[in-house]
Formats: sequence, structure tokens, C-alpha cells
Amino acid sequence: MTDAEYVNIWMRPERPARGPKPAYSRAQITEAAVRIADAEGLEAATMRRIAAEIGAGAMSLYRYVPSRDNLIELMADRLMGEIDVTDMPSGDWRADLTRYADGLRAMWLRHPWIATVQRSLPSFGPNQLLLIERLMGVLDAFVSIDENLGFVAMLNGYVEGTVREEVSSAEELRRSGLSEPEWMARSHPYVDQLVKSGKYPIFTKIVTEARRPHLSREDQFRHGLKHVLDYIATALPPTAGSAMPASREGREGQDGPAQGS
Amino acid sequence: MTDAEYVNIWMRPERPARGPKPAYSRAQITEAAVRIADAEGLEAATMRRIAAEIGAGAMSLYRYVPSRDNLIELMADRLMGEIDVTDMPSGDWRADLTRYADGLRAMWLRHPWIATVQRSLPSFGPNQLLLIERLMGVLDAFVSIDENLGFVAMLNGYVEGTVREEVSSAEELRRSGLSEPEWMARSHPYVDQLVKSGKYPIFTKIVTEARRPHLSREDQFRHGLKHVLDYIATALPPTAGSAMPASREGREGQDGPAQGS
DNA sequence: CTCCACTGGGTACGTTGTACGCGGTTGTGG
DNA sequence: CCACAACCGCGTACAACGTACCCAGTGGAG
Repeated sequence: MTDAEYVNIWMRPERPARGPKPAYSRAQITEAAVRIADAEGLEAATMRRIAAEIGAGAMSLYRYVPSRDNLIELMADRLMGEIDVTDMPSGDWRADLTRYADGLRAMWLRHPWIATVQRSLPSFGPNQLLLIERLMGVLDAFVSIDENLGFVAMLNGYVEGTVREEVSSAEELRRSGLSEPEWMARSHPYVDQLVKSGKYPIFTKIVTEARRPHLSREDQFRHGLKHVLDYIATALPPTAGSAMPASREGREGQDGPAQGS
Repeated sequence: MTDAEYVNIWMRPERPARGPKPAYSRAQITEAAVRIADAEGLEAATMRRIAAEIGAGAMSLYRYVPSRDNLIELMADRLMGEIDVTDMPSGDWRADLTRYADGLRAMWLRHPWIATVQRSLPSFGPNQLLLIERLMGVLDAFVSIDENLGFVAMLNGYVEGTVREEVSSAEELRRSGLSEPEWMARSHPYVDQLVKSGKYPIFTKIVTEARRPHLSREDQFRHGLKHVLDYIATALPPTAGSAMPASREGREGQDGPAQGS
């Protein structure tokens, strides 16, 4: 009815014109929901639980939010606002994109449950819109809007792909209620059986030899990010301001001079 | 109790020694669940719905599967089995990895709900294990196990990141019950308002100028995949057999550098 | 002042996953 | 060959979920 009148949650006004003053707010509800999801997972952020968190009755939330799905949209957009993109573009595109990538990764690590929220059709909340403006503004002067979209998709894809793995591990551990050593100990019989069967030589190799899972995630992330930025650099005109010169493909080896500041 | 005895679903035997013959099977249940999830989304695959699909009572499923979460693990592993990795490694690593990437992408497109199943801690079902063996066997002879893990993570990350976008769009559309033009028409007032506000120049540019969303997903995928494979190529020794020259001879078998067990 | 669009929230309903226990079936030890 | 215990399918039941509906109050507009 009146619900279907609105195209989406962003077009629905939070406060009507008349009537008594609301005791809560969308922002407050969203904040509480994010807090619960951070601590106990998204599935713990039930309407009743959120209401209890702010001292309201369960059904009161529906005065502010049409449905739980819409609330999750609000939560997701709130997270977008955590990524610091002020003063972008700064003139140094590489520094800007690095700062964005770091911010996106850090946000995911603070809110692992974001992995379970499918991005779906673009929701275009206010924070996400601002993010788009600032982020795509970085390369807007140098490339076409289509190329820009491609680069941003690649960058987002890289960051999210990388961080999704560690985030979902952490979530699974939290859900199981076990610590990582406990989990390892628990699955040891299974892993052992697989190894002893002799049917999985590469799996065995991973278990017995690989050191990668123990390497710093941070290092892996920076290493891969460098490649993504290098790739972008090859498609940018030389007029693009950056702390590093654009290099041709195939370049590898030790990391060059890191862009300072 | 007896549930907690087992490390995971893969160690729990499907059939006990004694008693009457089961009327159904894990495979049959998993199949039905996948069929429902494909057609109506994962959330439609409830225990009752799955049971009805195979003509069983709801609680009968619990004779075969300890919980719905475990059933979803079975479903996910069944999907891994759809990816054709027979005859890998073939000697042409580039062809092998391309075939794998195509297969992975096609599988995602057939089963969009996989995007909502977090990979979590590696579950190591039989199909996934076989996939690991075949896929990582492709580069095993040329690089260390750590490098191999890195490449596979990158390849998986690229494919999943690319396909996740289109898949989640399709899922969202299906959930909303609208066709894509219908959805576009519906959100037009909101987009229009954003454009008219003048506050979002880049968003406006995307809406009015960008052609990328209309380009072939297939082309985009192949283009990006080429870059991923090119990057892998730069880190491989020249002895690695690929399609570049027609060196039928240069193939090395499973014998890599030192490894023994 | 009166009015009524609004407020917070209690109650209730349909749906979910699943614990429990039932009567029937069947491989196996005596 | 038979009794028994282990298994079967599954009906009933329950807690927790999202949320529809309804209510008694409240406060700005006329």
C-alpha cells in the first residue's frame, strides 16, 4: 500500500510532518544493528534484538524502517560511510586509490558480516553515492567513464575477493564458537584421513608444506594491490598525476620506491 | 551427542550397517535441493519443500543430513563436481586454466544462489578435493606450492568477483519478481531525482553516458581473464608448456621439484 | 480548544529449523 | 528360526523469526 508508493528506502522520508516526536531514529537503529552484527553476526541482529538494544519494543522499529531487508540496506550504506574518501581526488591517483583500497579492506575486517549481504542491484544510498563521486572522480579526468567503471570494478573486485576469504574464515570460526587452534584440532582427524589415503597428493602438499596461509595477509594484499594499480597505470595517459611513473607490462621483482605520504 | 562425534559432514557415514533400507539418499536430497534453489532461490529450499519435492516427510531428511547448514555444504560440493577438470593437467596450462575459469563461471551462472553461500573455512568435500588436485596439478610442476596457492586464489578471485556481480543482479531481480526493464522503470524516479539534484556529476555521467553495463559480459570476462593468465605467465619458467608454441615435446609430468611422502 | 496524523508497543499469525518419540522393518546373534 | 536392537519414515511440537494488526496516548495545525 503506502509501502509500495516508494521506489526504495532512500525515497521514503524518515520523519512525517505531524504527530508526536519520535523517540528514536533510523540512524540510531542502524547503529545498534551494526553493533550487534559486528559482535554476534548478522543473524543475531533480529528485529527484537535490535529493539531491545535501544530499549524499544520490537514493533516500534517498523515506524522507522519498512522491513528488515531495508534495514540491512541502511546498514550496508552506513558502512560505506566509514571509508574515508575526503579530499579526493587529491591529484595523486595512486595514493587516492591506495587509500580507498585500504579503507575498504579495513571496513570489511571491522564488519565481516558484510560478506553475507549480496550487493545485488545497486542500491545507491547516500554514502555509496558519495563514495562513487569521490572514487571515480580520481580517474575521471584521465579516462572515459567506461574505462573508469572498468578500473573501479577491477579494484573493488580485487579488494573484496581478497578480503572475503579471510573474513568468511573469521565468521565461520565465530559461528562455530571455536578458536582457530581448536578448529584445527577438531578437523585434524579428517585431514589426517585424507592425507593417509594417498589419493590427494596436492592437498597433502598444501597441508604439510605450504607456508602461505601463515604469511601476513597484509603483505599479500599490498602485493596484489600493487599489481592492480600497475595495470591501471599502463592504461593512463602520461598526464595523469601520480607519485610513480607509469610502467609497461611485465614488470616484476622487488618493490620499487613506495609512494610516500 | 552422536552428532558431535563426527568432525564434519564428510566423515559421517551415509548408511549404517543394520536396519531397513533407506528410501532416499543424500545424493537424491541434494539434487532436489539444488533444483529448487536454482528455480526459486536458496531461501525457497526449506526442509519441508525439499522433502515434498522427493515425496518424503519433512523430518525424514534428518535421517540423511544432520542439519540444513550441512545440506547446503553438500549442495555446494555437488556444484564443484559440475566443473569439468578431467584430463588436467593436459600439458597446456593456459588451456587448462581457461577451461577451469569458464567452467567455474558457467557453474555460477547456472546456480546463482552460490553467491549467498559463504565459502567459510574450507569444507573440503570430495568434489572440491578432486577439483583442487586437478586444478593445482596444472601448475604444480612449475612453481612452489605457495606460489600455486597464490595463483589459484587470484584466478578464483577474479572469476568469482566478476561473476558475482551479474549473478547477484539476476538474483535480486528474481526476488523482486520484476523484469529488468520493469525494475529500471520503477527506479527511474529516484535516479532522476539524483541526476536533477546536480550533486552527483559522476553518477549522472554513468547514467547518461556509460555504455559499459550494456557490453557483453562474456567479452569483459575474457578480456580480464587474459590479463590474469598473462600475469601468471610472467612468473612461470619458460619450460612451462603453453599454447604459445606447438611444443608437443616440452611437457613435464607430475614430477616437480623435490617432493616426497 | 478540537481534531487526527502520528507515536510506542502488545498481541498474534504464519513460517522456519529441528527435538522427540511413535510404530513398523530388517540384519544379526543366539 | 527367532528375538532383539538398530534402523526406517514421519507426525507432532516448540522456540524463534519477520511482521500484520490494533490499541491507547500525544502534540502540531486549524
